[in-house]
This record gives sequence, structure tokens and C-alpha cells, in this order.
Amino acid sequence: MRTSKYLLSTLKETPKEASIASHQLMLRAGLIRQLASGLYIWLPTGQRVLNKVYQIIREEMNKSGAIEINMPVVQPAELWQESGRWVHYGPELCRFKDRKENNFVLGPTHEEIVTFLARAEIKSYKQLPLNLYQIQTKFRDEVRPRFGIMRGREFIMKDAYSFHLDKKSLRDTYNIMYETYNKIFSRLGLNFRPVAADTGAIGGSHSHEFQVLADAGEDIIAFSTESDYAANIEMAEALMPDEPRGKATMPLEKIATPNCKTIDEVAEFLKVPTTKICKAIVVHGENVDNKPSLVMMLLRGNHELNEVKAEKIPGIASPLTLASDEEIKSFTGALPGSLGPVGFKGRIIADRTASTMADFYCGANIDGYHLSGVNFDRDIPKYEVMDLRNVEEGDKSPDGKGTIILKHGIEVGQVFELGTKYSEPMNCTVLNEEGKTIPMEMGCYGIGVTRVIAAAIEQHHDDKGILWPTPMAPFTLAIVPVNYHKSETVSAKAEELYQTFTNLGIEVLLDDRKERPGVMFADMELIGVPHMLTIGEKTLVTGFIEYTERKSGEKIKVAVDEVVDFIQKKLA
RNA sequence: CGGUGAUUAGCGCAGUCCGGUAGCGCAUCUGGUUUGGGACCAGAGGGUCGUAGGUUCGAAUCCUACAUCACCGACCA
Repeated sequence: MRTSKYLLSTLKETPKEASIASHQLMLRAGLIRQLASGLYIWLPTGQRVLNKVYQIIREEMNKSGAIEINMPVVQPAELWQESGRWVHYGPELCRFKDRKENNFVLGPTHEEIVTFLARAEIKSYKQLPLNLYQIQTKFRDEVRPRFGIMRGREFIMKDAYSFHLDKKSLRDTYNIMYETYNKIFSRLGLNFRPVAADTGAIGGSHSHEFQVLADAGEDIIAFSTESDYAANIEMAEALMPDEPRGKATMPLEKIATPNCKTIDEVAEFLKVPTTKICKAIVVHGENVDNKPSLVMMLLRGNHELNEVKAEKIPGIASPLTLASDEEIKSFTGALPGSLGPVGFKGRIIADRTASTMADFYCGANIDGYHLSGVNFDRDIPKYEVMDLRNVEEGDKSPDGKGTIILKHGIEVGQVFELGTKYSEPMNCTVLNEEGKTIPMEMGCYGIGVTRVIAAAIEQHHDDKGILWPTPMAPFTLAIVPVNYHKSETVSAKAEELYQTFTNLGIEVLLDDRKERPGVMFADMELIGVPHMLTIGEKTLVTGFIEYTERKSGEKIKVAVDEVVDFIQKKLA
């Protein structure tokens, strides 16, 4: 490719809307342009990177035995009604009507469609197992799209769906996909970790996420200092503290805490640490007489409620819903800020750590008052104990080995065992060896293709621009001729090398613009071409061409007639 | 969904308080000089000032509504 015939579209200045490195660099290097919130156009350089990622994913997916298909973005609502997600998915699912007033959705994922396909095409266990994949556009109407391509509304995903006669076969394919994902992300040059994960809106039982470690990541991953334990914080179990609960020594007393709403305010006012205060959160439980019952969750003052854990508790409304001020007032007599378990008439669930507190402080269920000297059993006769909180750094690792450390991660892939979550309601069945009709076991496996690119840049950049891992780079070699338009020697050599390398199948970008060298160097570095040859008349007459490695910035003088060998060795 | 802020040339911004010919830097185009790290000189083109109303002789500027975009927050009791 020649820059003169290409759309380079680099920017000298950083657009103001971009706050993280990958977003800034993707705009500056001319990979993407924003069309509207969460919607992006892929420019030629970005498209080349996408193609690289597609290629690697296809190679590894095909090697794993998966078969490529393509399903529509626009999907009929009926299938979503069958699976139950028409009601359950929420406003992220973009719905619309066609001219005949039929309901449709823009596919945020494709379980319904692939299940429709499987139930029509697969009749016998002899056709199983089968793993189908596609690389295709998804639309999710995110509440808050941000960080450029990292959380867009429209994005490209590789999604695979596998079908099985039994759970063992499903687990086999799950393990194959787990290994395939390890291979794909390794080939892409990412520093990543597979971690135990929640199944979220997709549903199912067993799941891992593939997380690229980067400070800009929106997820938090819990690792053990000693073992290979790794889990999304949503899933990481907080163990029961080793130290048993202390004895009750203080009497229960009511104390005025005017204008103290938050734990911090109460702690400040009473001059006690937040670890001595009990936090009460009231959420919706099961419906009673068509009205939600209220459930109080208790946490130690410095801990955070883990919504995923809370939502999974039987009898808790899903999605997790906080009770409104009015509901709380009419049930307890007080507003949030003064709530506590003593005298609370509903179900009470205490976090494991909270359950070991003694002589603690909590809201009195009277506005402006708290209680001191509160103790379980004595003052709170009936309560359950469960794991409700987020783990924190320094907690004991759930596998008993070492302690927890937390890191930010960008989720680039996830693998699920779905079981029969879709096949059962959608009647996707097969005849087994005994001729009996049974629902197929299903797995699903996704890679955020566009997000992979943002994640790679987060991990690989410097103050000059992107440092692509070679397999992802839009071009492998840049040729920068100095005075291309003046010096016949320079232009002849540049053209000759351009032809030679192109014929060798190397992706070369020849910068034949009428620009000063500084401009060309800056652009090649910004878009992150891993290898660069600078062709200048001065070095040429002394028999050398200068090679620069993007990553290290190291410059090497290479004899003119050795340059082709030199580059080939570099790329080997 | 809540909070904050923004919207003026392709990009980054000034002008708005105090109404009176729409500006600056970069980018673009032309000519010239330059050519190993984002050059210089001279000239040129490019704007429904987010949209719709209103006030006024006159609105980028004042008022009202709406839209779009960004950032922060969403477990706080």
C-alpha cells in the first residue's frame, strides 16, 4: 500500500471526548471515527487490524472443529418470546416494528436464532456434537456507552454455539473452547487470564471469562497471592472469618445521630470505626399479596454489597431491586439512613463477616437515631447468614491458599455451559440412541472482536502511539523514503524494495507522500507499524539503509544488499 | 437512570457577562523556499454559531423548550 493512495487520516491533536489511551490512539491513528454515541466507522487502518483478528480467530476456531455460519442481525420477536428473554432482557434489547407491524429486535446475541436453526436441522444424536460460529455485528443499547470501542452499542463479536447429547460431551467441547481461547489470545499477544465468572444475562451454569489485565478495565478480578485462583469479583467468595463472634457485653441503647445518613457520617459523629457499624440495605423479596416483601441485608460498615450474590439468593427479586424510600418508610417507620435489624419485621440476611460483629452500632428504625451495643441473637433473634459482600484485598483466598489481590480487567471473551436453558423452552430436541426425544445440551462461547483491539492498545502503547503485537499490526513494514520526490536514487530503491517485499507477501506501507521526514516518522509510529526502513540518499551512497524497530526504537544500519534477508529474518 | 458540563470552520478553542460586519491556532488549497524528527514565507477557500420558538430596529450573545455529545456516579441507608 502507498500512503498516496490510502486514507491515513491521522490526527495530531487528541480529540477531547477520549479519556483513555486506546480510545485516543484509535482516533488519532485513524482506526475509527465516531458516528453517534456508541457507533463507530472503521477506517481502512482499523479494518486491516480487524481483518487480522478475524483471521486468527477463524484459524483457531476451524482447527477446534467449529464450523462458520452467518445469522441475521435483525431477528423476529417470536423467538425471543419463546426463550422468555423478550420480557427478561430489558431496555438494552433494541426492539422495533417492520411495515407490517411485526415486532423485531436487533440481535444483542444469537442464542435464539441458533437454537431455531438447530431444532430445524438436527434430528438425530448422530449429528452431535456440533459447534457453529459466526463473526458478526451485535447491537446492545447500552445505558452508557463509553471509552470508544470498548463499550460501544454496536460491536463485532465472534460467537459460537455448541450442541450436545449429554453433559459430558458439552464439558468436552467447553474444555476445547477454553483451550482454543487461550491459543487465540496468546497469538494476539495479549496479557490475559481466564477467570471464573458469573453467567449474567446469557444464563447457564459453568462459565469463565477471559480478562485482559489493564488499569482501564471496567471489571475487577480477584487473584490469589499463592495459587492460580482467579475469579471475577462478582463471583469471588468471601469466606467466613476465622475469628468467632465476640461476646455481648454492652447494653442496647438508643442514641441520637442527627443528620447522619451515611456510614461515614455516623462513624465521624460517634467517633467509632466503620467496622463497628452495621450497614442495612433493604431490597425486594418475593411478592406477597401482589406487593414485594422487603428483605434487609446486613453488611459491615466498610463492606460493599455484591449484587450478583444477593440476586442469586432464593426469594430475592431478580433483578435486584432496592426498596423505595416510601416502601421503607411505611414498613419500618424510618427512612434510609436510620435503618437497622432490631425490630425489623421482615426477613434478615447477614453477611458472613457482619454476622461475627458484636456490640455494634446500627440504625434504630427511627429517623435520626442509631442503636449502640447491638448483638445478634440477643437483640436480633431471627436472621440468616450468607456471603453477600465483595471480597477485598487481604481477604483469605476462597481456595484457602494465600490472600486476595484485586486487579482491573477488560473482558474480551467468555465461555458458558448453557445446559438446556434455551433448548428446553424453545423445544430444541434430538432423538437419542433409545429413540427418546430429549433437549440438547448447549454451550456458548463469545469473543468481543472489536474490544480485543482496544484491549491490545491499552496494553501496548507508548507516548508516540500504538505498539501493535505483530500479528495484529495493520502493516508489517513501513518504508520511509527521504526526498522521494527529488532523489531518483531514493525513489528507485524505495520502489524496488516495495515490490520485493510485497512479492514476498509482506504487508508494506510505502510513504510516498510529499512530506518532510518528521511527519512520516510520526505517522508510522502513531499507527504502530512494527518495522520501518528509512531510505535516504546520504546513507544509500555509503551502502546502508537504516532499520528501526518500533517497539524498542532501536536503529540498525543494514547493508543495502542484505536488507531483504535482514527483514525476512526479523519477521521469521 | 441521576449529577455536571459542552455544542461557534475538518480538529482544538476564543468571542456570550455588557446584543451592533464571526475570530485565532492547527489542518486544507495555490505559489515559492526547504527536506533525517510533526518546517518557513506569501496568498486563498471554508461557518444555517446544535434545533425550534420568543424578546429586540438588530441575537453566536438575552429568554423558553427540545436535541445531541462527553465526563462523573449508580450500593448509598
